[in-house]
Amino acid sequence: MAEKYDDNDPHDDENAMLTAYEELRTTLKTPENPLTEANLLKSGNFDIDDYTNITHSSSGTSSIADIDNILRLSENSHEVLFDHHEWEICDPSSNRKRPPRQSEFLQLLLENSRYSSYVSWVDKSQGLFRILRPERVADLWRKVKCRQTQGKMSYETFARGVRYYYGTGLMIKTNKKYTFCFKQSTQ
DNA sequence: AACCCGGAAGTCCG
DNA sequence: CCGGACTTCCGGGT
Repeated sequence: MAEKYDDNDPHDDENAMLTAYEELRTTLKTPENPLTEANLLKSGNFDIDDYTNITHSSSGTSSIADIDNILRLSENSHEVLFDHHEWEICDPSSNRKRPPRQSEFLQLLLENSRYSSYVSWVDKSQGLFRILRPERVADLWRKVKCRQTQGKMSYETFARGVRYYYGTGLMIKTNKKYTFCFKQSTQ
């Protein structure tokens, strides 16, 4: 079932991946610039899980062959095609379509089974969930959000936005890694 | 080391 | 021009 997305170049993701791939390979060829999580994340298309895979698979030393393998895996698990129609919100007050707020984005993400590798409920009845793919969630948010900016949307930036919901009462703190919790509206 | 927290100031957009 | 919703930067905590 090949579906077309006329308004979104399907080669964007692939090109970005290939660029990052080459960057990473180049980086790893220089001993003074070893494989670190920071280096990996800097490329923009990988996250903590990819780093864990690489360091585990190569038992301390990273060969280009190892990296090739992992990046192929990473590429294969990158198949969630972006469809902006999945991210439209019909504003309750104005009855107009608009991009989601960050909290609405999270809600949509959690309900969309296509993104089950990105995020999952820890306890849905409590509103407790965990982000599995921090950098990919952040990058997806960059595509979805209304407010466009210059810099790269990192998990750090993304998480700061979420933390503002502690103040508004939409979320409560968990103090756990990649874990957030919607405040339940039940009295 | 890599998150988490939240203040302060800046930006985008309705 | 204003204000809500982030975004950016960052020092401090776990």
